[in-house]
Amino acid sequence: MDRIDRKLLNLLQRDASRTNAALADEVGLSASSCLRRVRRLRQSGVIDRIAAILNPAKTGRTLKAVVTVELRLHGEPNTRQFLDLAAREEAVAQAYAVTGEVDAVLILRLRDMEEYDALCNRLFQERMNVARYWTMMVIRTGKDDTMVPL
Amino acid sequence: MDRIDRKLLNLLQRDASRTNAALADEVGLSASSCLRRVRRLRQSGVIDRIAAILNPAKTGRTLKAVVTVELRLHGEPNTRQFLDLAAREEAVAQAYAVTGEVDAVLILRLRDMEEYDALCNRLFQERMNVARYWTMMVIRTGKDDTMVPL
DNA sequence: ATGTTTATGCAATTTTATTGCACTCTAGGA
DNA sequence: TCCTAGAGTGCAATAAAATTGCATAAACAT
Repeated sequence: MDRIDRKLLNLLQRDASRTNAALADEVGLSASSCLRRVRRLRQSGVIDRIAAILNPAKTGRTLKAVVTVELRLHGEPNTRQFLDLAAREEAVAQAYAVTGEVDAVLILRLRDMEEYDALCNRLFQERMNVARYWTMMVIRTGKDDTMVPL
Repeated sequence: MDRIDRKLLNLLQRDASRTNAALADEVGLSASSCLRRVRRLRQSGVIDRIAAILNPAKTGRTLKAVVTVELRLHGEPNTRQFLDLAAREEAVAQAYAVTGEVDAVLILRLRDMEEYDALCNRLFQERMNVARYWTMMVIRTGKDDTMVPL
């Protein structure tokens, strides 16, 4: 994992659709050498996958929200159960068990308030293991990055 | 934007590295027709970009944290300024201005606690516009998805 | 119905990825 | 210092994939 690998990863995180020849050019390698490095990065798992990143606004999911959740019963099995339930929800983009005042944090990508309402009814209803929850609707996005800095 | 487009987007969000021929096969189109659809989805901006998704654990960024921030001075220009400062930080993956008890939420991808400490000193020091902040370290990840459901 | 726009499949063509091979560079050991 | 093993490299040939033109078919509005 040298300087060239890092350069390749940075370029590919931004745009993985360029041709291998162009990529090779940018890092100053031959096409074959470049290809072998990228293949190695994929096989070693540093590159998890190549994916299309959609524009959420153009797909009708314009609302974003951060929800903190306090559970009624704490501890491993209960937290895991809640996290699994949340993960199954389409609108839940991220679900974390965390330290601090609350037990879990969810990041939601919503179509509209109706979807939010339905989700709350499913995840936070009386008979669920949720004591309280706080919703923070996203007003403005300063950054939303899939890139891991190297 | 019909059923086939949605199918294409779902497939490409999972794996954009497959060949166009394979993709065409999966949705039951000819290669040329499939290619033209994907190109259209890219040009219309529904597909923002094709990117390599890295495994954060394999790149040394193993710590994740959610930080809620209460600003001293509220309102548009102050919030924007803080968000811009946060966005410039490498370790900040997401930065949002939100409704609710706090003003902003940050998602951090950290190398170690030292990096966390340094970041806090830069973003939350006395002379910054931050009244208080609460850090929630991520214990377990139930979901962390780049996909937008269709 | 009918003209018009839009999408489709096929086949030819162009572009790109992939491989074998000989060479180079580097680190470690005698 | 010299030698050698291993990994990495570039070139050129080959295989695979993307892209295009064109004729046809489907969808749409009048």
